[in-house]
Amino acid sequence: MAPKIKDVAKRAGVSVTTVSRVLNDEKYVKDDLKARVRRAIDELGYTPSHIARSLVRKKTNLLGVIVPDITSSFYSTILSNIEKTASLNGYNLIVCNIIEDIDKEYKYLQVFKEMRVEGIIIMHEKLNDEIRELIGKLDIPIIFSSVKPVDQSFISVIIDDYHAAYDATQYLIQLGHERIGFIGGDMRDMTSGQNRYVGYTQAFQDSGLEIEEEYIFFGDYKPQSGYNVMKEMLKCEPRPSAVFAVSDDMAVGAMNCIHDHGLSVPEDISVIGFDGSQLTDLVRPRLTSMEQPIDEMGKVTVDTLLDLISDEPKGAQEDVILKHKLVERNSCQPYKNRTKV
Amino acid sequence: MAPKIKDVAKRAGVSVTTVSRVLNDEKYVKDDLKARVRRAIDELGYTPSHIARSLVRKKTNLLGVIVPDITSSFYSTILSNIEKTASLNGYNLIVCNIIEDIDKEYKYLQVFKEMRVEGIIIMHEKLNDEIRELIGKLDIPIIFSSVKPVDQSFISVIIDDYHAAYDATQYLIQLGHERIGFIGGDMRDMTSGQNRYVGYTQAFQDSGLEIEEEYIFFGDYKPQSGYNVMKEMLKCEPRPSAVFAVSDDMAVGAMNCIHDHGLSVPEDISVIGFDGSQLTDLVRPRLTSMEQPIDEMGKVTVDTLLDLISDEPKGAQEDVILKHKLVERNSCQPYKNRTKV
DNA sequence: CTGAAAGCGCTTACAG
DNA sequence: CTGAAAGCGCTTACAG
Repeated sequence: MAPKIKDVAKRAGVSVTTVSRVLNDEKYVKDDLKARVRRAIDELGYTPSHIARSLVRKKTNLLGVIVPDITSSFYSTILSNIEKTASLNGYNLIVCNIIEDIDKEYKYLQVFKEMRVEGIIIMHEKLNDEIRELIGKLDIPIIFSSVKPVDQSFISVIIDDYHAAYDATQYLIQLGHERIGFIGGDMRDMTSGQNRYVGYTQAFQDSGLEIEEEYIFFGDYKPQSGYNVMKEMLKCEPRPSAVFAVSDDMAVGAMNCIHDHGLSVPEDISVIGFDGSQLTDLVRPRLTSMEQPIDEMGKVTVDTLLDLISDEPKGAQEDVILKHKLVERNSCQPYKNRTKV
Repeated sequence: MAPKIKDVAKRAGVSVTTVSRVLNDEKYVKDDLKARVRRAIDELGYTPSHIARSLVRKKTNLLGVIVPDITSSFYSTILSNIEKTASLNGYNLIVCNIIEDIDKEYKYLQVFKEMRVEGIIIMHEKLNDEIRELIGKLDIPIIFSSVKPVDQSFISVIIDDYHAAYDATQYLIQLGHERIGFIGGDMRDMTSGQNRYVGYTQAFQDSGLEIEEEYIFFGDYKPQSGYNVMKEMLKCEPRPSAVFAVSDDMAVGAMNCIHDHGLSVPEDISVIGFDGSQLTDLVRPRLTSMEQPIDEMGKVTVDTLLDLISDEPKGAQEDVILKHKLVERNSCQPYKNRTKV
């Protein structure tokens, strides 16, 4: 068995209280005793039990994180920054990866409670009633990152989806496009899907353009759905001259579909994505995207949550809105420069 | 404060022992008592403390995982499967994301020990002496996943890198290529970099071909390094007609570099990757790759580790070698079909 | 079938 | 400056 504090005390010839004191770096321990304890610790290879400590201190330094899909470049980047910031603040992460399996989320929320995590970060885009209820009575600070439930009762770190989508659409309109396809996300549960859709339509109205229902589609944020939906869109007559997808993954799927049909981006169809994931630089042409401050988002999420956890929170109990930014790469071009087909 | 077992006992009018018994689903509790306890639990919203349980049971159901970069499609896919398998077996994950910061690994290993995780999974490609020593005296079952340290002392779940690289190179040779560029990985610490390099050179020798040193480069497995290295390779006269990169990420970087120089894959240069990450299907042309069984790898890693942890391990204490598989997509073509430049 | 008591490995008043 | 004792929230022999 691993040595315990008692073993250290015995070996150093002091009380466990004293060992505990040098462990916790308290003053009021004579130097020679301190040295003896330190030596005993080294010789025994003693490491204090976080379990026992947590029990008495009533503090676990644990954060629970729920990710919809760790494999997604967008979420994994946020997670990476969450981990980094948490680690910097002495917190460790219990990570739950939902993959379609919403029951798992419920189960993990229970686990989080059992483990007495000090705070919970949720990035999932779906939320059923059962989970909503559980979250409500969990009595653990919860924060949503990059997503916002339609309920007003939870705090989110998020961008202004409406304006981001509005700006992305305006960008395409400014380039001279009038037939702009839209690949949206889920319209239930989370506000992002709705707000981005409204941003798209509002930009059309403000520009005096007609909204063509046949150019509007919805996917699930993943590449394959962008591909499938684009396939349908290409059947339209005339086909759109530009496409706005509300995730980079779907935008890449759309680009690939366009490519596989013998057409070119941006010569035949301009494509703009959303998120600012690593993919934007890995595909050709590079993908122009309405970017979220992904790195900052992970950091701010943890900072805000830690504030919520602390005894006297400084921040107001409200959403944190981060700035979006359009990053131009090579997937969009003015309508006029379009090559004849 | 959250209710404790004592509160439940009081409310149900029984002893804490009895509550504990129904919590742990033991027999020997009369139905009516059981019902009373259940009700009290519901009414109080009681959730047992995993901390307290761990302390007395001497079992944490925790696994520590060290990932070099959660953001990489390859590692995040393995991690996703690790999480899935662990969860299925009632284990939770503490995740550490190293990013260049090797000190963090040392620190986390300490944390893992403090938290009394039952097992550790390491996917990092580097290992300094300090960490090696710490690992040696940690007294916690450790398993390496997808990487294998040069020391023989640790167990790995891995493919046969030598043969995989050999087969990949042979594939190119069979297609008629003779000038095959190589983008390798780190040759220190881990065996993968070395074995893949040797597989490449051996395939040349067995085919009676000359190895051209100027076509051999090394990167760090990430896209950017593939890009940079390819840039150098394109300066060779004559330039290679095919390239083998030992990671899909580097292969994609190389493809992008080729594209940015006005050349085409596979018409001008064939490219084959390694890993079988999601990227292979997201780029155009789709990337042919020597694939590792990524999904299986995560599962097998956890299964093997759990066996190691158990009281009577069934498996032998040795590496688990998984099968590699060449998956042809569209990034390679026979040398003869090459279009004239 | 049920409960009182000891103990898991620590920290923290309290006393000296 | 140092130590004996209580207690964190559970489980598990042990006795009945």
